[in-house]
Amino acid sequence: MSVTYRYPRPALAVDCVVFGLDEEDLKVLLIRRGVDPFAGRWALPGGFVRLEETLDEAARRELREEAGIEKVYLEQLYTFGAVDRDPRERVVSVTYYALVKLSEHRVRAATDAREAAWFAIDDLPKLAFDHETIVDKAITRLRGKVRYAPIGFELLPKKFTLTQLQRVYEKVLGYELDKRNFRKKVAATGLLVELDEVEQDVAHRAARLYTFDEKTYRKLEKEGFLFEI
Amino acid sequence: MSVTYRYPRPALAVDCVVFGLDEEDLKVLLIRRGVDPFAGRWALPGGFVRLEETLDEAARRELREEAGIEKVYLEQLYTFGAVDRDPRERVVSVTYYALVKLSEHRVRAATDAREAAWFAIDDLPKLAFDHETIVDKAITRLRGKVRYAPIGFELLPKKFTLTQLQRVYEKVLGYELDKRNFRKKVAATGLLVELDEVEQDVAHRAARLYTFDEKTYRKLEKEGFLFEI
DNA sequence: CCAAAAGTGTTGAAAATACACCCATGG
DNA sequence: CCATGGGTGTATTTTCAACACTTTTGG
Repeated sequence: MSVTYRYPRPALAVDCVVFGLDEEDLKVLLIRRGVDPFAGRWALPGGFVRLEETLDEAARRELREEAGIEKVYLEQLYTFGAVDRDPRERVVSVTYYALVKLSEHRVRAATDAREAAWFAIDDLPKLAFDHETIVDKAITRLRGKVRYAPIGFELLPKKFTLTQLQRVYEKVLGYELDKRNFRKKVAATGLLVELDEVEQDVAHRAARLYTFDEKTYRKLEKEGFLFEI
Repeated sequence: MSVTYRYPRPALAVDCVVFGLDEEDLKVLLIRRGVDPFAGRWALPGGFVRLEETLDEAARRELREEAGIEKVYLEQLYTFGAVDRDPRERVVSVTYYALVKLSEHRVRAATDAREAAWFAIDDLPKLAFDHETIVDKAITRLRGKVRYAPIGFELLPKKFTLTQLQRVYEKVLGYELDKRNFRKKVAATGLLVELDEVEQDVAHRAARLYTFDEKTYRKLEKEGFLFEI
């Protein structure tokens, strides 16, 4: 038995709020629970932490197992520890939020038989446990962080148009932006690379494609540079 | 036995980075460990989470038990879960940071026999476990948050002078501010109440005392107001 | 040639910064 | 009367916000 602590311990879980942006909305990935408690309810993907894995690894493993998602932007959100948040017993949950490139992923519904689906953030069903609180916190965090860290790109394909990028900000922030001012601002960061390519198969003038200069950003970041939109 | 999870669980701890500001510097409260591992090393106050208490309650309990500190500003920081962060066994730590009014508290060294002391943040001893990483993260968070949330006040007595408040910002941020511009900004928030009192017992012109209008702030906060310095 | 979205500059207002001297008090 | 910190205003620069038309392309 443990040398550190001989008393009963809370169970330790991870839960993930996975964001994706499609043609309509900012969405969250939910899994339908098969078993009690809350059987039939939608819930965040998640599960228990194993002794031999870090918290980040546990979160990534659950995303892989429950939603077939790999290589996403993942960041720890908050740890929820209300005594009665799980009716069965004490469970503390370390939560994460993830940003996925829906266009590239087309996340397959869980590998096992469970049902998975995307829900617009302002049209969520009733969720299991305290998962609504968790989603709220994730949205708040995402809205705050998108302003001063270059994470909006994580919701887009590698090559994107400025209009697509603007849409990301508008959907995340929940209000509209001025096109010219937006373009001035992103240009001012100096971190967008204009490609020699344009959109394909659009029924109007094709927009130029851009990509985010991650390498340069990493360098500037170390020198205290702040990305701001 | 548990219905949720029959496998071995990590132990769950809380650790707190307690900040205080004295006449010289921004300081962190440390406790000297009496037992192995890291016996004799300085460490953050903390301990294991009990089944019947929330994480916040566990953090407050540890502050009370180990440092005699009560009623402080407390905020969750991050949860650390590296597999080998404790050499004994797997321990996941939910960390917090706290801001105390040193002038009022005069925190007594632990209630039990353990030694407690304040260290300037840029003159810390070698710490136990991964506690240096935790302190770094707490300083980064505090520097970020002090700019857009009214937490600087938590390091000062209820009544304070504008020069004291400026010192808080300078010590936390690590650089100097312009006196006139600083005063303009805090006045612009409309959240400082000028009192009919001045400093006592100073060997020069006594400065006016102010207090932070917390009630009004709470109201404005709900309407989306942002406190910015 | 029409529909649809791409792309592009200027102006005025507001906010941020830089900067230096006189005042009140206690010793 | 002097040492110490308290207190105050203005000018300049920078940043932000508002705003509308022309261009390109596919159908």
